[in-house]
Amino acid sequence: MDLKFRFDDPQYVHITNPEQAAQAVAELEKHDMLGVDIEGTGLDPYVDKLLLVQVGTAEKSYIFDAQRMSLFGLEPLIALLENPKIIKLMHNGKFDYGFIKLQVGAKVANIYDTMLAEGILTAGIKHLQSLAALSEQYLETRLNKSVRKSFEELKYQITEDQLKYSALDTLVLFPIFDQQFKRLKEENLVNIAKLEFAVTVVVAEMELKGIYIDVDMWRKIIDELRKKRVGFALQFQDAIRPLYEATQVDLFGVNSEVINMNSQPQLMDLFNNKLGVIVPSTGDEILVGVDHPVAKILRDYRAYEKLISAFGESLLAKVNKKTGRLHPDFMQLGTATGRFACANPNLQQIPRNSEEAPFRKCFKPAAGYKLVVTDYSSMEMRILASLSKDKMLVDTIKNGYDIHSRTASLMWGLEYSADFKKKYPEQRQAAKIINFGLVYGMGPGGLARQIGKSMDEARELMDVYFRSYPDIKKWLNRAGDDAVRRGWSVTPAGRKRWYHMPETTDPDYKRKISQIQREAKNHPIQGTNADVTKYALVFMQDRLKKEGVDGFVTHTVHDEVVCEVREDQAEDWAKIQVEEMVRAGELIIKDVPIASEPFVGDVWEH
DNA sequence: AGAGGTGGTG
DNA sequence: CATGCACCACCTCT
Repeated sequence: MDLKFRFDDPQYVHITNPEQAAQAVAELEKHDMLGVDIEGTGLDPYVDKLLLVQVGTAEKSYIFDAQRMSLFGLEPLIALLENPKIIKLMHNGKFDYGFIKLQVGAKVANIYDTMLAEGILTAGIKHLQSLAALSEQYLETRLNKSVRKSFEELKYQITEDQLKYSALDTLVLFPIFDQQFKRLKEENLVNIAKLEFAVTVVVAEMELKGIYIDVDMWRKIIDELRKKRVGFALQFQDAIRPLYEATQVDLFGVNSEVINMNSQPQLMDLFNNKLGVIVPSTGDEILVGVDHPVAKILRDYRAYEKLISAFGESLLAKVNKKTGRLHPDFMQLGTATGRFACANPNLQQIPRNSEEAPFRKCFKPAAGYKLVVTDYSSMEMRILASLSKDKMLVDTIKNGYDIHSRTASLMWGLEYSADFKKKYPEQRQAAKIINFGLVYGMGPGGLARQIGKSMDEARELMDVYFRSYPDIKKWLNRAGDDAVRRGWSVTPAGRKRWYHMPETTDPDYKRKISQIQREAKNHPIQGTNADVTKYALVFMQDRLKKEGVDGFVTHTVHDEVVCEVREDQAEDWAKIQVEEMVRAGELIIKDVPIASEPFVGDVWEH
């Protein structure tokens, strides 16, 4: 590897006043590609302090010192970072984007992100992708990570070691880029990479904007759930107390708990040794079939315990002190298929509104704004139709039929009608289970378990299904076989997923191949859904700007996008939001129409 | 600290 | 409940 810098002696310029800054920018402006990185005292751009902004060429890093001079509003630097003609090499640019936007006042434009590029190149077989790991992998050299830690306690002057470390963070990006970009071209992944680089700006803005949560309303819901939980807990302990030898009474003569209801081993002992009900596990699917009052009480307790523990006070602790809003971490390549993953908190797993736990009603717009929510309808079935080009499924969707009803109608020769769901609810339900199961690569065994019938009956049912949709069967089998033969699968938009192929001598060979086949049946479907939603996010961001709308993308859940838009503009914007969702879908899916429904209101629902 | 079980979402 | 995809959070136990 022929490097343009030395790991032990990187070239850098420490910039501590505006004159030096202007001079540095004049030099940097001559290049069409720059490395950009920041150092700060922590991870939160709202509360932690920006210390350094490094902007570098392939040979030299220019380090703007935010402690020695104010970087906020520094015009030459802002113009440089916002210059759309200069490619900014960044590693997890979303993070730096936030600090730079809030504490420099610049919106970094034209990003190439080495972390995202690596995620695209290793989807499904992901390994470490920190900058240090990439540096080792591509440059066979180690970055000294210990220096980064030292920024957290930074009080006075930056040391020479810290400056060298900071300089290397922009220098290493160039040779990594060279090798990554070559591979992106070889794998035909340049378009997907461009998509991800555009998306990362939307995500950065989305995270900065955050989402408002009505804390008081949330607490009221939890309190009600707690009351109900304690009732079931007491019932449970009283019911099982006679079964245990030592009567647990505490110092005050109050009956205490007999067993820990959250303990799997203790519950297994209770059922198998005390109650005489043999269960393989204590999951709900098993308990629902156990004819014993204790099982029923446990199920009720579990439902409340789940909501309280997973969505209770812990979520409120994540409200940002500065903004009063939630700023979750959206990981745009957090999954093997291209979907987002979300954490801290995971707003993609907030329970759907129910009578007892209307959690989503707590997510509201700011005063004077509305939430505009759009989601794709039956997206995965539309994608399956488009991929398989199955005549009947395409026909079903083109005619706007209810997909599960039409499927049942075809399977059993029942006449399709608008009120089919009312007339043949069981048939429709069975068809729905197959439709959903198929996009997950389900087989007869899985279907039998789902509908509680025998393996033979399930196999017969799938035969009947595939007689109506023969090309779906062909497509699914081919998707699985292609992946096993090639070691990867791909979406129409070009997103790839790789698979670890087992050795033929592997004792689990058959099981692992089946696993790959299922994953490969699902990947083009789920991945296309992700591709489409990501295009929609980019289109929406563009339109918000172009139309001068006072609004923001604030949330996305796989096939759904939420915007927060000024009240008087919300209805007009909702039409545009649908338009962009559909346009994104039609860009990739040509054989069937795309549909998206808007909801405008004061709570998160659709 | 990490694994396994359980269960919330699409 | 190994035999349906993709996740994350919380709990208990080792």
